[in-house]
Amino acid sequence: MRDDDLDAAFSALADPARRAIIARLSRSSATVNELAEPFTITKQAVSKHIQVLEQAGLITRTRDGQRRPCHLDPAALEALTGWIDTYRLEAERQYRRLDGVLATLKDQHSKDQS
Amino acid sequence: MRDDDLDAAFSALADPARRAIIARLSRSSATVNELAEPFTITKQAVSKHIQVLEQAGLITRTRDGQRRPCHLDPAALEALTGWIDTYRLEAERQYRRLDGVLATLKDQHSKDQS
DNA sequence: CAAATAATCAACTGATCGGTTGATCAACGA
DNA sequence: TCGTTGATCAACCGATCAGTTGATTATTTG
Repeated sequence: MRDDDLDAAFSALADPARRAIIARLSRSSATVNELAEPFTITKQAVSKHIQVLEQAGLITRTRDGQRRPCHLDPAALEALTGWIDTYRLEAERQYRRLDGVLATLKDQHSKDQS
Repeated sequence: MRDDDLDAAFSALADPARRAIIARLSRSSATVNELAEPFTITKQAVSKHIQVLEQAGLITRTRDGQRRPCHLDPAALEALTGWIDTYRLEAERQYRRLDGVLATLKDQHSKDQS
């Protein structure tokens, strides 16, 4: 995944309205009007949010007459968790290693005292 | 996890410099100067990035004389993957359900034809 | 064809963001 | 004690962003 893609994806998620749209779409696909319904902001604003999500690759859109249903893309979400997990796991590995070193030092200390 | 926390965390990750800092810290803790070294931007700019990451709860800072080492917090990263996975898994469930419906319809069709 | 509906485009505003320069603070070391 | 170093604060600039209003493009339906 390129840097620009990660920029787009994470900044797309950095907005409560867009996360709410993600949450809604996880249950089923929906149109702009359906997605806009629970919000107080204008339909145009929601349309912009949807374009941001689409540009980020988090959702896809199809054609159904004059409607443009939105669909959540689980694979895109998985790519993000993949990126995060890379560094989370590495950090956890490092902490375990450090714990090991500390335990060894403590052990040495006990021996020195005995 | 509150909405504001998710805002802060995801927008913190929506910047390549901050992601590079995350990547660096996953290998070991480091000071501002160490983190700034590979960048062309000023140390002040890096300091701001670090404050953003700290505010978002993704990293913590300790005191070591005049140094302020940064440490990556794996738990914060896990909270983010947790949020994402909630909706990814729900979406995948929905798609499987839909596949089931389509398979049933196709099956009905075959029966009708026989 | 005309009215209505789904969605977008265009232009504008206020706020936030990433970055800079210059000054300041606090801890260290000769 | 004084110069140096690690780090931050403050003020500013240009760009981007979320939201608005108003007009426009397609598609459906009477």
